[in-house]
Amino acid sequence: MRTPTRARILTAATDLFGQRGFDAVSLDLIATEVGVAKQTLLYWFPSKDELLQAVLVDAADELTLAIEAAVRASTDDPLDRIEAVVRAVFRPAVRRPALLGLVREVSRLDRAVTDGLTSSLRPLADRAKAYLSAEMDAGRLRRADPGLIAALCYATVTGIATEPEALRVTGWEASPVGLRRLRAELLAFLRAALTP
Amino acid sequence: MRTPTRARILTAATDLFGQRGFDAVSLDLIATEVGVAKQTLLYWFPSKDELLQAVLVDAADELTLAIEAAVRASTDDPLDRIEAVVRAVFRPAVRRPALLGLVREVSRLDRAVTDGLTSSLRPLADRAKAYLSAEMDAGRLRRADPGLIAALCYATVTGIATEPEALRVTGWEASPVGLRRLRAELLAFLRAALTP
DNA sequence: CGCATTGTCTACCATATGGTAGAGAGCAAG
DNA sequence: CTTGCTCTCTACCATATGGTAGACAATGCG
Repeated sequence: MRTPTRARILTAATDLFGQRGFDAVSLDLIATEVGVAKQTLLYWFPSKDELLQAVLVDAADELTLAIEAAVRASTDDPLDRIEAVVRAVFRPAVRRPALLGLVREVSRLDRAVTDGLTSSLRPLADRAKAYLSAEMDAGRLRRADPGLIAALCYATVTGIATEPEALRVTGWEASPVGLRRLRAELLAFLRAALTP
Repeated sequence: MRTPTRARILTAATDLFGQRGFDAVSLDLIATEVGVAKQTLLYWFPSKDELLQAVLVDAADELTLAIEAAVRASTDDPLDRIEAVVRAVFRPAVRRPALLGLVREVSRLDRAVTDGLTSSLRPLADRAKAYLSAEMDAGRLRRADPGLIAALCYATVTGIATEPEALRVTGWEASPVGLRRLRAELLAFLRAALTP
Protein backbone atom coordinates (compact mmCIF):
# COMPACT_ATOMS: atom_id res chain seq x y z
CA MET A 1 0.00 0.00 0.00
CA ARG A 2 3.03 2.27 0.16
CA THR A 3 3.26 2.61 -3.60
CA PRO A 4 1.67 5.81 -4.77
CA THR A 5 -1.85 5.37 -6.01
CA ARG A 6 -1.14 6.70 -9.47
CA ALA A 7 1.55 4.13 -10.11
CA ARG A 8 -0.60 1.30 -8.83
CA ILE A 9 -3.40 2.37 -11.12
CA LEU A 10 -1.00 2.45 -14.04
CA THR A 11 0.33 -1.06 -13.53
CA ALA A 12 -3.12 -2.52 -12.96
CA ALA A 13 -4.45 -0.79 -16.07
CA THR A 14 -1.48 -1.98 -18.11
CA ASP A 15 -2.06 -5.56 -17.10
CA LEU A 16 -5.78 -5.48 -17.68
CA PHE A 17 -5.71 -3.57 -20.96
CA GLY A 18 -2.96 -5.83 -22.26
CA GLN A 19 -4.67 -9.03 -21.23
CA ARG A 20 -8.26 -8.35 -22.12
CA GLY A 21 -8.19 -5.33 -24.39
CA PHE A 22 -9.13 -1.74 -23.81
CA ASP A 23 -12.86 -2.01 -24.33
CA ALA A 24 -13.25 -5.16 -22.30
CA VAL A 25 -11.91 -3.49 -19.17
CA SER A 26 -14.12 -1.12 -17.18
CA LEU A 27 -12.94 1.58 -14.85
CA ASP A 28 -14.76 -0.20 -12.05
CA LEU A 29 -12.74 -3.33 -12.68
CA ILE A 30 -9.45 -1.47 -12.55
CA ALA A 31 -10.55 0.35 -9.42
CA THR A 32 -11.49 -2.89 -7.71
CA GLU A 33 -8.17 -4.40 -8.71
CA VAL A 34 -6.29 -1.48 -7.21
CA GLY A 35 -8.55 -1.45 -4.16
CA VAL A 36 -9.83 2.04 -4.64
CA ALA A 37 -12.97 3.85 -5.77
CA LYS A 38 -13.58 4.52 -9.42
CA GLN A 39 -13.51 8.24 -8.77
CA THR A 40 -9.97 8.00 -7.53
CA LEU A 41 -9.03 6.77 -10.98
CA LEU A 42 -10.82 9.68 -12.54
CA TYR A 43 -9.03 11.99 -10.17
CA TRP A 44 -5.62 10.87 -11.42
CA PHE A 45 -6.64 10.41 -15.05
CA PRO A 46 -9.45 12.66 -16.21
CA SER A 47 -10.89 10.07 -18.56
CA LYS A 48 -10.44 6.48 -19.63
CA ASP A 49 -8.77 7.64 -22.82
CA GLU A 50 -6.19 9.64 -20.92
CA LEU A 51 -5.53 6.65 -18.71
CA LEU A 52 -4.89 4.60 -21.82
CA GLN A 53 -2.57 7.26 -23.16
CA ALA A 54 -0.56 7.24 -19.94
CA VAL A 55 -0.42 3.46 -19.95
CA LEU A 56 0.90 3.43 -23.51
CA VAL A 57 3.59 6.01 -22.78
CA ASP A 58 4.59 4.06 -19.71
CA ALA A 59 4.86 0.76 -21.54
CA ALA A 60 6.82 2.32 -24.40
CA ASP A 61 9.27 3.82 -21.93
CA GLU A 62 9.75 0.52 -20.14
CA LEU A 63 10.41 -1.39 -23.34
CA THR A 64 12.67 1.30 -24.73
CA LEU A 65 14.78 1.34 -21.60
CA ALA A 66 15.11 -2.44 -21.55
CA ILE A 67 16.14 -2.50 -25.18
CA GLU A 68 18.67 0.28 -24.87
CA ALA A 69 20.26 -1.31 -21.84
CA ALA A 70 20.54 -4.60 -23.71
CA VAL A 71 22.14 -2.91 -26.68
CA ARG A 72 24.72 -1.16 -24.53
CA ALA A 73 25.57 -4.33 -22.64
CA SER A 74 25.99 -6.52 -25.71
CA THR A 75 28.98 -7.26 -27.91
CA ASP A 76 29.53 -5.82 -31.36
CA ASP A 77 28.45 -8.90 -33.26
CA PRO A 78 25.03 -8.11 -34.69
CA LEU A 79 23.61 -11.57 -34.10
CA ASP A 80 24.66 -11.44 -30.46
CA ARG A 81 23.26 -7.97 -30.16
CA ILE A 82 19.93 -8.99 -31.63
CA GLU A 83 19.87 -11.96 -29.31
CA ALA A 84 20.48 -9.66 -26.36
CA VAL A 85 17.61 -7.41 -27.40
CA VAL A 86 15.28 -10.35 -27.84
CA ARG A 87 16.20 -11.68 -24.43
CA ALA A 88 15.62 -8.26 -22.94
CA VAL A 89 12.15 -8.11 -24.46
CA PHE A 90 11.36 -11.74 -23.79
CA ARG A 91 11.92 -11.46 -20.04
CA PRO A 92 9.35 -8.76 -19.29
CA ALA A 93 7.05 -10.26 -21.90
CA VAL A 94 6.95 -13.51 -19.99
CA ARG A 95 6.79 -11.92 -16.58
CA ARG A 96 3.99 -9.61 -17.69
CA PRO A 97 2.37 -10.89 -20.88
CA ALA A 98 0.18 -7.84 -20.83
CA LEU A 99 3.03 -5.56 -21.77
CA LEU A 100 3.42 -6.85 -25.29
CA GLY A 101 -0.27 -7.55 -25.48
CA LEU A 102 -0.72 -3.87 -24.98
CA VAL A 103 1.58 -3.05 -27.85
CA ARG A 104 -0.56 -5.28 -30.02
CA GLU A 105 -3.70 -3.66 -28.77
CA VAL A 106 -2.48 -0.50 -30.42
CA SER A 107 -3.50 -1.71 -33.85
CA ARG A 108 -7.09 -1.85 -32.63
CA LEU A 109 -7.30 1.64 -31.25
CA ASP A 110 -7.92 5.02 -32.77
CA ARG A 111 -5.07 6.62 -34.59
CA ALA A 112 -5.54 9.72 -32.44
CA VAL A 113 -4.74 7.81 -29.26
CA THR A 114 -1.79 5.89 -30.61
CA ASP A 115 -0.07 8.56 -32.63
CA GLY A 116 1.88 9.69 -29.61
CA LEU A 117 3.08 6.16 -29.00
CA THR A 118 4.16 5.44 -32.54
CA SER A 119 5.98 8.73 -32.84
CA SER A 120 7.82 8.06 -29.59
CA LEU A 121 8.90 4.67 -30.91
CA ARG A 122 9.94 5.93 -34.31
CA PRO A 123 13.45 7.04 -33.25
CA LEU A 124 14.04 3.58 -31.86
CA ALA A 125 12.86 2.00 -35.10
CA ASP A 126 15.00 4.39 -37.13
CA ARG A 127 18.11 3.51 -35.13
CA ALA A 128 17.36 -0.18 -35.53
CA LYS A 129 16.98 0.26 -39.29
CA ALA A 130 20.22 2.19 -39.62
CA TYR A 131 22.04 -0.39 -37.55
CA LEU A 132 20.67 -3.34 -39.50
CA SER A 133 21.47 -1.59 -42.76
CA ALA A 134 25.09 -0.97 -41.76
CA GLU A 135 25.57 -4.56 -40.63
CA MET A 136 24.10 -5.84 -43.87
CA ASP A 137 26.52 -3.67 -45.78
CA ALA A 138 29.33 -5.12 -43.71
CA GLY A 139 28.17 -8.60 -44.67
CA ARG A 140 27.38 -9.66 -41.14
CA LEU A 141 23.64 -9.96 -41.68
CA ARG A 142 21.61 -11.41 -44.51
CA ARG A 143 20.91 -8.75 -47.13
CA ALA A 144 17.28 -7.60 -46.97
CA ASP A 145 15.07 -4.57 -46.38
CA PRO A 146 16.16 -3.34 -42.93
CA GLY A 147 12.79 -1.89 -42.01
CA LEU A 148 10.93 -5.04 -42.90
CA ILE A 149 13.48 -7.18 -41.12
CA ALA A 150 12.95 -5.13 -37.98
CA ALA A 151 9.20 -5.52 -38.35
CA LEU A 152 9.50 -9.26 -38.95
CA CYS A 153 11.64 -9.77 -35.87
CA TYR A 154 9.20 -7.73 -33.86
CA ALA A 155 6.26 -9.70 -35.23
CA THR A 156 7.88 -13.01 -34.44
CA VAL A 157 8.81 -12.10 -30.90
CA THR A 158 5.57 -10.42 -29.90
CA GLY A 159 3.51 -12.97 -31.77
CA ILE A 160 5.07 -15.87 -29.96
CA ALA A 161 5.09 -14.12 -26.59
CA THR A 162 1.48 -13.06 -26.67
CA GLU A 163 -0.25 -16.11 -28.00
CA PRO A 164 -0.12 -18.95 -25.55
CA GLU A 165 -3.20 -20.33 -27.31
CA ALA A 166 -1.27 -20.95 -30.50
CA LEU A 167 1.51 -22.60 -28.54
CA ARG A 168 -0.92 -24.82 -26.69
CA VAL A 169 -2.42 -26.01 -29.96
CA THR A 170 1.00 -27.22 -31.06
CA GLY A 171 1.44 -29.11 -27.82
CA TRP A 172 3.68 -26.71 -25.94
CA GLU A 173 3.31 -26.47 -22.19
CA ALA A 174 3.80 -23.37 -20.09
CA SER A 175 6.43 -24.49 -17.62
CA PRO A 176 9.84 -23.07 -16.78
CA VAL A 177 11.50 -25.73 -18.89
CA GLY A 178 9.02 -25.16 -21.71
CA LEU A 179 9.77 -21.48 -21.52
CA ARG A 180 13.50 -22.06 -21.82
CA ARG A 181 12.99 -24.30 -24.81
CA LEU A 182 10.74 -21.71 -26.39
CA ARG A 183 13.29 -18.97 -25.93
CA ALA A 184 16.06 -21.15 -27.28
CA GLU A 185 14.02 -22.04 -30.38
CA LEU A 186 13.03 -18.43 -30.91
CA LEU A 187 16.64 -17.31 -30.81
CA ALA A 188 17.76 -20.09 -33.13
CA PHE A 189 14.93 -19.22 -35.50
CA LEU A 190 15.90 -15.55 -35.66
CA ARG A 191 19.58 -16.37 -35.93
CA ALA A 192 18.93 -18.63 -38.88
CA ALA A 193 16.70 -16.04 -40.49
CA LEU A 194 19.33 -13.32 -40.21
CA THR A 195 22.60 -15.13 -40.82
CA PRO A 196 24.11 -14.16 -44.19
CA MET B 1 -28.89 -7.99 -50.99
CA ARG B 2 -29.30 -11.44 -52.47
CA THR B 3 -26.87 -13.00 -50.03
CA PRO B 4 -28.70 -14.68 -47.19
CA THR B 5 -28.92 -12.56 -44.08
CA ARG B 6 -27.14 -15.07 -41.89
CA ALA B 7 -24.07 -15.10 -44.08
CA ARG B 8 -23.98 -11.33 -44.32
CA ILE B 9 -24.13 -11.08 -40.55
CA LEU B 10 -21.28 -13.54 -40.23
CA THR B 11 -18.92 -11.71 -42.55
CA ALA B 12 -19.71 -8.33 -41.01
CA ALA B 13 -19.18 -9.72 -37.52
CA THR B 14 -15.93 -11.36 -38.57
CA ASP B 15 -14.58 -8.10 -39.94
CA LEU B 16 -15.64 -6.02 -36.97
CA PHE B 17 -14.58 -8.49 -34.27
CA GLY B 18 -11.26 -8.98 -35.99
CA GLN B 19 -10.57 -5.31 -36.49
CA ARG B 20 -11.73 -3.83 -33.22
CA GLY B 21 -12.04 -6.75 -30.86
CA PHE B 22 -15.06 -8.56 -29.50
CA ASP B 23 -15.93 -6.21 -26.68
CA ALA B 24 -15.48 -3.08 -28.73
CA VAL B 25 -18.17 -4.13 -31.18
CA SER B 26 -21.84 -3.81 -30.26
CA LEU B 27 -24.68 -5.74 -31.78
CA ASP B 28 -26.17 -2.45 -32.94
CA LEU B 29 -23.01 -1.66 -34.85
CA ILE B 30 -23.01 -5.01 -36.62
CA ALA B 31 -26.71 -4.65 -37.40
CA THR B 32 -26.20 -1.19 -38.87
CA GLU B 33 -23.31 -2.50 -40.94
CA VAL B 34 -25.46 -5.29 -42.33
CA GLY B 35 -28.41 -2.95 -42.78
CA VAL B 36 -30.76 -4.83 -40.56
CA ALA B 37 -32.32 -4.51 -37.11
CA LYS B 38 -30.47 -5.77 -34.07
CA GLN B 39 -33.23 -8.27 -33.40
CA THR B 40 -32.56 -9.90 -36.72
CA LEU B 41 -29.08 -10.68 -35.44
CA LEU B 42 -30.55 -12.16 -32.30
CA TYR B 43 -32.92 -14.20 -34.39
CA TRP B 44 -30.06 -15.89 -36.25
CA PHE B 45 -27.70 -16.05 -33.29
CA PRO B 46 -29.41 -16.27 -29.91
CA SER B 47 -26.71 -14.28 -28.15
CA LYS B 48 -23.56 -12.31 -28.84
CA ASP B 49 -21.47 -15.19 -27.51
CA GLU B 50 -23.06 -17.63 -29.92
CA LEU B 51 -22.44 -15.21 -32.75
CA LEU B 52 -18.79 -15.11 -31.77
CA GLN B 53 -18.67 -18.89 -31.66
CA ALA B 54 -20.11 -19.11 -35.15
CA VAL B 55 -17.68 -16.48 -36.40
CA LEU B 56 -14.73 -18.41 -35.00
CA VAL B 57 -15.84 -21.69 -36.51
CA ASP B 58 -16.37 -19.98 -39.84
CA ALA B 59 -12.94 -18.35 -39.82
CA ALA B 60 -11.23 -21.57 -38.83
CA ASP B 61 -12.95 -23.40 -41.67
CA GLU B 62 -11.96 -20.78 -44.19
CA LEU B 63 -8.32 -20.82 -43.16
CA THR B 64 -8.20 -24.59 -42.96
CA LEU B 65 -9.61 -24.95 -46.45
CA ALA B 66 -7.18 -22.41 -47.88
CA ILE B 67 -4.24 -24.16 -46.24
CA GLU B 68 -5.26 -27.64 -47.33
CA ALA B 69 -5.77 -26.52 -50.90
CA ALA B 70 -2.34 -24.92 -50.90
CA VAL B 71 -0.75 -28.06 -49.54
CA ARG B 72 -2.38 -30.24 -52.18
CA ALA B 73 -1.40 -27.89 -54.99
CA SER B 74 2.25 -27.53 -53.97
CA THR B 75 5.33 -29.57 -54.83
CA ASP B 76 7.03 -32.01 -52.51
CA ASP B 77 9.86 -29.71 -51.49
CA PRO B 78 9.08 -28.58 -47.93
CA LEU B 79 10.29 -25.02 -48.43
CA ASP B 80 8.08 -24.66 -51.51
CA ARG B 81 5.20 -26.18 -49.65
CA ILE B 82 5.61 -23.83 -46.70
CA GLU B 83 5.82 -20.93 -49.11
CA ALA B 84 2.60 -22.04 -50.73
CA VAL B 85 0.86 -22.21 -47.37
CA VAL B 86 2.12 -18.79 -46.39
CA ARG B 87 0.93 -17.34 -49.67
CA ALA B 88 -2.44 -18.97 -49.15
CA VAL B 89 -2.76 -17.41 -45.72
CA PHE B 90 -1.27 -14.10 -46.75
CA ARG B 91 -3.79 -13.47 -49.48
CA PRO B 92 -6.97 -13.58 -47.36
CA ALA B 93 -5.07 -11.89 -44.54
CA VAL B 94 -4.39 -8.91 -46.73
CA ARG B 95 -7.79 -8.86 -48.33
CA ARG B 96 -9.47 -9.15 -44.96
CA PRO B 97 -7.06 -8.23 -42.18
CA ALA B 98 -9.79 -9.03 -39.72
CA LEU B 99 -9.53 -12.74 -40.38
CA LEU B 100 -6.17 -13.20 -38.74
CA GLY B 101 -6.93 -10.46 -36.27
CA LEU B 102 -9.76 -12.64 -35.17
CA VAL B 103 -7.48 -15.59 -34.63
CA ARG B 104 -5.34 -13.40 -32.45
CA GLU B 105 -8.36 -12.15 -30.58
CA VAL B 106 -8.76 -15.69 -29.35
CA SER B 107 -6.05 -15.26 -26.74
CA ARG B 108 -8.13 -12.53 -25.12
CA LEU B 109 -11.33 -14.50 -24.82
CA ASP B 110 -12.64 -17.00 -22.35
CA ARG B 111 -11.32 -20.49 -22.64
CA ALA B 112 -14.90 -21.74 -22.75
CA VAL B 113 -15.60 -19.89 -25.97
CA THR B 114 -12.36 -20.76 -27.71
CA ASP B 115 -12.00 -24.38 -26.73
CA GLY B 116 -14.05 -25.43 -29.71
CA LEU B 117 -11.83 -23.47 -32.03
CA THR B 118 -8.53 -24.74 -30.67
CA SER B 119 -9.69 -28.32 -30.71
CA SER B 120 -10.85 -27.96 -34.31
CA LEU B 121 -7.43 -26.61 -35.25
CA ARG B 122 -5.48 -29.22 -33.37
CA PRO B 123 -5.59 -31.88 -36.12
CA LEU B 124 -4.19 -29.31 -38.54
CA ALA B 125 -1.41 -28.46 -36.11
CA ASP B 126 -0.67 -32.14 -35.53
CA ARG B 127 -0.37 -32.81 -39.23
CA ALA B 128 1.93 -29.83 -39.60
CA LYS B 129 4.09 -31.08 -36.77
CA ALA B 130 4.34 -34.56 -38.18
CA TYR B 131 5.18 -33.20 -41.61
CA LEU B 132 7.85 -30.84 -40.31
CA SER B 133 9.31 -33.60 -38.20
CA ALA B 134 9.59 -35.96 -41.15
CA GLU B 135 11.20 -33.35 -43.35
CA MET B 136 13.70 -32.53 -40.62
CA ASP B 137 14.57 -36.21 -40.37
CA ALA B 138 15.08 -36.24 -44.12
CA GLY B 139 17.46 -33.31 -43.77
CA ARG B 140 15.38 -30.96 -45.87
CA LEU B 141 14.56 -28.59 -43.01
CA ARG B 142 16.67 -27.19 -40.22
CA ARG B 143 16.56 -29.50 -37.21
CA ALA B 144 14.39 -28.00 -34.45
CA ASP B 145 11.29 -28.63 -32.37
CA PRO B 146 8.54 -29.11 -34.97
CA GLY B 147 5.75 -27.78 -32.79
CA LEU B 148 7.63 -24.62 -31.91
CA ILE B 149 8.67 -24.11 -35.51
CA ALA B 150 5.04 -24.26 -36.54
CA ALA B 151 4.14 -21.78 -33.82
CA LEU B 152 6.98 -19.46 -34.82
CA CYS B 153 5.96 -19.45 -38.46
CA TYR B 154 2.41 -18.79 -37.44
CA ALA B 155 3.47 -15.97 -35.12
CA THR B 156 5.58 -14.35 -37.79
CA VAL B 157 2.91 -14.47 -40.46
CA THR B 158 -0.02 -13.36 -38.34
CA GLY B 159 2.08 -10.82 -36.51
CA ILE B 160 3.21 -9.14 -39.67
CA ALA B 161 -0.19 -9.37 -41.31
CA THR B 162 -2.15 -7.93 -38.43
CA GLU B 163 0.02 -5.07 -37.29
CA PRO B 164 0.13 -2.33 -39.87
CA GLU B 165 1.07 0.03 -37.05
CA ALA B 166 4.37 -1.73 -36.49
CA LEU B 167 5.07 -1.64 -40.20
CA ARG B 168 4.26 2.04 -40.41
CA VAL B 169 6.70 2.80 -37.62
CA THR B 170 9.47 1.20 -39.64
CA GLY B 171 8.57 3.30 -42.65
CA TRP B 172 6.61 0.76 -44.66
CA GLU B 173 3.72 1.98 -46.76
CA ALA B 174 0.53 0.13 -47.49
CA SER B 175 0.49 0.08 -51.29
CA PRO B 176 0.29 -2.79 -53.75
CA VAL B 177 4.02 -2.56 -54.36
CA GLY B 178 4.71 -2.32 -50.64
CA LEU B 179 2.58 -5.37 -50.13
CA ARG B 180 4.52 -7.37 -52.70
CA ARG B 181 7.80 -6.38 -51.11
CA LEU B 182 6.46 -7.34 -47.72
CA ARG B 183 5.39 -10.75 -48.92
CA ALA B 184 8.70 -11.32 -50.63
CA GLU B 185 10.64 -10.39 -47.51
CA LEU B 186 8.40 -12.53 -45.35
CA LEU B 187 8.98 -15.54 -47.56
CA ALA B 188 12.73 -14.96 -47.70
CA PHE B 189 12.76 -14.59 -43.92
CA LEU B 190 10.98 -17.87 -43.34
CA ARG B 191 13.03 -19.65 -45.96
CA ALA B 192 16.24 -18.54 -44.31
CA ALA B 193 14.92 -19.53 -40.91
CA LEU B 194 14.01 -23.04 -42.05
CA THR B 195 16.75 -23.95 -44.49
CA PRO B 196 19.05 -26.64 -43.05
C1' DC C 1 -5.95 28.62 14.62
C1' DG C 2 -7.56 29.50 9.81
C1' DC C 3 -7.52 27.93 5.45
C1' DA C 4 -6.32 26.23 1.12
C1' DT C 5 -4.70 22.04 -1.24
C1' DT C 6 -4.64 17.18 -1.99
C1' DG C 7 -6.63 12.87 -2.25
C1' DT C 8 -10.40 9.74 -1.55
C1' DC C 9 -15.00 8.85 -1.10
C1' DT C 10 -20.58 8.51 -1.70
C1' DA C 11 -24.34 9.73 -4.48
C1' DC C 12 -26.01 10.36 -8.94
C1' DC C 13 -26.76 10.69 -14.01
C1' DA C 14 -27.11 9.94 -19.10
C1' DT C 15 -26.22 6.76 -22.26
C1' DA C 16 -25.22 2.42 -24.50
C1' DT C 17 -25.74 -2.35 -24.55
C1' DG C 18 -27.33 -7.22 -24.52
C1' DG C 19 -31.51 -9.26 -24.44
C1' DT C 20 -36.99 -10.11 -24.16
C1' DA C 21 -41.85 -9.83 -25.87
C1' DG C 22 -44.49 -9.87 -29.28
C1' DA C 23 -46.55 -7.92 -33.66
C1' DG C 24 -46.75 -8.25 -38.55
C1' DA C 25 -45.47 -9.38 -43.48
C1' DG C 26 -44.75 -12.94 -46.89
C1' DC C 27 -45.54 -17.44 -48.34
C1' DA C 28 -46.27 -22.47 -48.86
C1' DA C 29 -49.49 -26.23 -47.87
C1' DG C 30 -54.08 -28.07 -46.86
C1' DC D 1 -59.29 -18.87 -47.31
C1' DT D 2 -56.79 -20.44 -43.38
C1' DT D 3 -53.23 -22.13 -40.90
C1' DG D 4 -48.69 -22.36 -39.71
C1' DC D 5 -43.94 -21.29 -40.57
C1' DT D 6 -40.06 -18.14 -41.57
C1' DC D 7 -38.12 -13.88 -41.11
C1' DT D 8 -37.84 -9.11 -39.78
C1' DC D 9 -39.38 -5.40 -37.27
C1' DT D 10 -40.89 -1.86 -33.23
C1' DA D 11 -41.19 -1.25 -28.47
C1' DC D 12 -39.18 -2.06 -24.15
C1' DC D 13 -36.20 -3.37 -20.14
C1' DA D 14 -32.37 -4.20 -16.75
C1' DT D 15 -27.90 -3.45 -16.26
C1' DA D 16 -23.25 -1.68 -16.83
C1' DT D 17 -20.44 2.05 -17.92
C1' DG D 18 -17.98 6.53 -18.30
C1' DG D 19 -18.33 10.65 -16.16
C1' DT D 20 -20.08 14.79 -12.90
C1' DA D 21 -20.99 17.10 -8.39
C1' DG D 22 -19.75 17.65 -4.29
C1' DA D 23 -18.88 16.05 0.70
C1' DC D 24 -15.21 14.78 3.90
C1' DA D 25 -10.74 13.89 5.96
C1' DA D 26 -5.84 14.85 6.14
C1' DT D 27 -2.05 17.71 5.60
C1' DG D 28 0.86 21.64 5.17
C1' DC D 29 1.44 26.52 5.86
C1' DG D 30 0.59 31.59 7.11
